[in-house]
Amino acid sequence: MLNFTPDQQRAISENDKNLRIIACAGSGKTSTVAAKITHLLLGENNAAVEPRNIIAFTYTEKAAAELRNKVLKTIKEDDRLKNVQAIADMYIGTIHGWCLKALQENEYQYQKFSVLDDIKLRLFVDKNYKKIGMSDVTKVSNDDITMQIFVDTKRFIQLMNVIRESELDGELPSHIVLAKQKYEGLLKENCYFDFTMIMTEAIDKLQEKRDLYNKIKKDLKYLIVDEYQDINPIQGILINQLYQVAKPVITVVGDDDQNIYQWRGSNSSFIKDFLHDYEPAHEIILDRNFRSSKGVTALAETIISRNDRIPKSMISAEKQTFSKNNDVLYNEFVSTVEENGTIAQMIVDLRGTPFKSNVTDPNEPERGLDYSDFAILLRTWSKTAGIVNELEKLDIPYITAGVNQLFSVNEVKAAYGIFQYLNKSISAEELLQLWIQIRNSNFASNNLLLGIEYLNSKFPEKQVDRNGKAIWAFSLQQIYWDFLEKSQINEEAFQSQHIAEIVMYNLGKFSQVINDFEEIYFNSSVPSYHLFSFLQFIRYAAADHYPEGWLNNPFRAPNAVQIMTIHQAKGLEFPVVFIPGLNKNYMPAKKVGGLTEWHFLNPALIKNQQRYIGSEEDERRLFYVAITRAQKFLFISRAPDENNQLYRKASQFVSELAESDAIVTNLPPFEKNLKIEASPKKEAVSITLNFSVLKDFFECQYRFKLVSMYNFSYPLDQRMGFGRSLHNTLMEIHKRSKLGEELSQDDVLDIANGQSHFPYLGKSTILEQMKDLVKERVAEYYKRNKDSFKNIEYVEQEIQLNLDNGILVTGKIDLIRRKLYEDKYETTIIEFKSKQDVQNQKITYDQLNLYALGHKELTGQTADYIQIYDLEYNTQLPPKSLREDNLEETNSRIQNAAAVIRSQTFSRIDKKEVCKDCLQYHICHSGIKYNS
DNA sequence: TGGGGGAAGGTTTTT
DNA sequence: CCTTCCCCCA
Repeated sequence: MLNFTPDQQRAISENDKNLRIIACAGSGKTSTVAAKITHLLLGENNAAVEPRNIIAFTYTEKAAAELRNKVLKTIKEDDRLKNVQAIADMYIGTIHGWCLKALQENEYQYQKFSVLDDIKLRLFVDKNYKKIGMSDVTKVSNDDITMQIFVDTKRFIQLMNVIRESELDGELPSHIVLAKQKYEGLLKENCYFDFTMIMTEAIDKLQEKRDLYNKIKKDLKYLIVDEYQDINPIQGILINQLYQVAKPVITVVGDDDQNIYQWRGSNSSFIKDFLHDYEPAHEIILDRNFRSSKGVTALAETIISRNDRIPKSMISAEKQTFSKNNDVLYNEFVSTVEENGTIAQMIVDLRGTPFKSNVTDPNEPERGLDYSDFAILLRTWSKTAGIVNELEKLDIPYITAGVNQLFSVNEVKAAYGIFQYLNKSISAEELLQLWIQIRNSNFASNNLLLGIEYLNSKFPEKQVDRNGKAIWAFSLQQIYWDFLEKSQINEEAFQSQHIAEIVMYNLGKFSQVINDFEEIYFNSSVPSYHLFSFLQFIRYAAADHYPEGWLNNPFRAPNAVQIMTIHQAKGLEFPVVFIPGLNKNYMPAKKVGGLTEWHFLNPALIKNQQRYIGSEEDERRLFYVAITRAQKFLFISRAPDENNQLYRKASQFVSELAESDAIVTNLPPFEKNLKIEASPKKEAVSITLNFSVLKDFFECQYRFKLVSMYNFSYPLDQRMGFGRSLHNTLMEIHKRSKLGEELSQDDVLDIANGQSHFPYLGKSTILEQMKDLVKERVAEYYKRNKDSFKNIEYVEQEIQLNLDNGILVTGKIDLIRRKLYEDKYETTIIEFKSKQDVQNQKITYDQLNLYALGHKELTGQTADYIQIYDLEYNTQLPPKSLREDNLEETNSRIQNAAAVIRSQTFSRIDKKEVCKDCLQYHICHSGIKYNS
């Protein structure tokens, strides 16, 4: 959107006072915020604003990527911004992401922490049921009843979240306080964060007024918070603290009508109170909707006006025409089969209808609507099966992102079978059959038999000595990889490339399932128990947790009808939207029964506890969000559900709809519609690559595919952590030296001690040996190099390369030194190499050339040398001088890489010298050839 | 028309 | 384990 309305222009250019922007659905919010950021970088109002002065928070990573891309695109295109440097210092991302980065960059002890996601946290809690305090929590109604392992794990985690993310109203009972202490203590002891702790630690560190505090105070001048209506109390505190520390100009953007995340305690009172909390502040309301026709906006207004809200009205900018009796319709059917069948037929009939996203733009060409222009929005996933049935009858392609069905596909059942076989719950013949029945495969039985023969040597009872003690690390991941290799299961073994990819994606996803489990349960017990716990994990936790693998392809947007929940659709728009199933108990959803965290925690102790429960207004907002996704066609419908007594009556929203004259009960006369050739919206998926992934690509395109698309996880190894420990130690030494600290030999050893972390070593006797090895290497490094520390210019510097066509390359440079030689400065980019970590493959000069490009973006200068420092022998390899044409060549190689990734055509290298070092050889045709 | 009792049914998801 | 529906009875 090149032309901004006067209101949008004010929102962009007014940066002298705190500002609340109320942005209606479809009001061009992201474009406006992006323009605001580039406007700041232009420095028109005040003296130069540097990227590091800006923090912009978004609610999700996806929203962050979208905003970042828009900003970077403008920077690329606007000549006045040509000289902006160090873009990577500007933060655009989630609050959690910022807190983690801020902690790790400024408070050295967090460098070795990692974040546990949902499933790993559950594993960790169950594994430590007693130690983590779960057994201390008792029911409010009866303190003899405690939380049960496995059964109450989710509730326990929810309870921990609630008490740490909300505002308390009174004292928590002592058993909960105790559990909280144990919980946080054990996580920290193991160098783990959960999502809440990232924020609470950042808040604590800000209060300590040390490094992080000083950094914020110095740098932060503009704070932008998107989706401010979804903020919860802990996030509110964090934002307020940043504000108190640095007194930045704060801009919040949001729409109280779109607060739909109440179960996290998010609360639109923050946006409502903003003008008072952040005085003096002014306000701009963006009420023009550039997305939808006036029929859609009128209907949405009718619905939402029943809510208690910030007064405003949304006005359609009429970028779509509205044809009453045709575009916005409500229909009732006698059965859900008929309802869903009609939806499928409507998709067929409407496909090819001419469409423009802006009818007033004479330059925009018309295109025919295609599958990806249709969205079916759901309140709950329970409706999916019926819809999918009808779509399949008419051969309509669709995607359902969010249905976790990984374990229902045959290839994953077969992969699971490997471990059932090891557990002796299925026979060899059954396992063989599981693999043979995989769609489209040409797996040779004799190869599979080789795989099974290999498994015969891996029965867990064979992996222990006479005393029942494990004789070697029993790695399920290793067994999995080896089985795939011996059985020659790889892409070449399929008749169709398309199916091969889907199957390999799913097998890759299963590899991640193993990885999630083994990261927490690595070597924790005897092999048979390890296997048993894994099978338990799959049955009780993993089975409905993982989506099918191919849905995760980040580089492709398929042309298919989108079936998704309303929550997922937030922020999106579609020419055609269906909202089926408008029944009582579905929308508004019925209150859910069952045991909750509130049976273990008195609701009166939590301020605004009602937010976690939700209300009729919350459901109405959800309906509002669903309606406002539509650009032109909106079809709402219902039918009594013959199979479910809860969904037989109409939703109360049906009668609310009827108050608007935009909506009509009618089936549209589609057959009269003019049709043109269907053609999906052309939007190049933006691609973010990091430097190490690119290096893979340069060595072998197919390896990139195996690593970055299929995501097979490499087997864990006890010694993992050595490279990272060493790396983190050097980082702290370099950073502190750069700040002018004189470190003694003892300090250096202390640092090494503090930064050493071997997550898979447990209480093994090797631990001390490994730590000593880190110390030894570091001491030697320090002795040999401390004189050059005065020349350090950047340590662990983050860089970003913003190439054309939405390609973003990110990375971190270990060390940059700058030294005066006679009258000229010489800059050297240094990367450290340590052989110990299995996953770290060799560093190449390709990679360093990439760093040189990043360095040029950072400083505007071309570095003089690139150099590799070998920590194994504590020697620097001879520096290589850098020429401008190295950079140009690297640049064009990245462009080429992006083109290949977009077209998804990866060629396999078939060369012994590359393949023999490849860690992915188990699942690669050439790899197997050269390695077995 | 009100309520007792039994049977059925059972969110949303990001970090 | 709790909510909602539905039927039956007063």
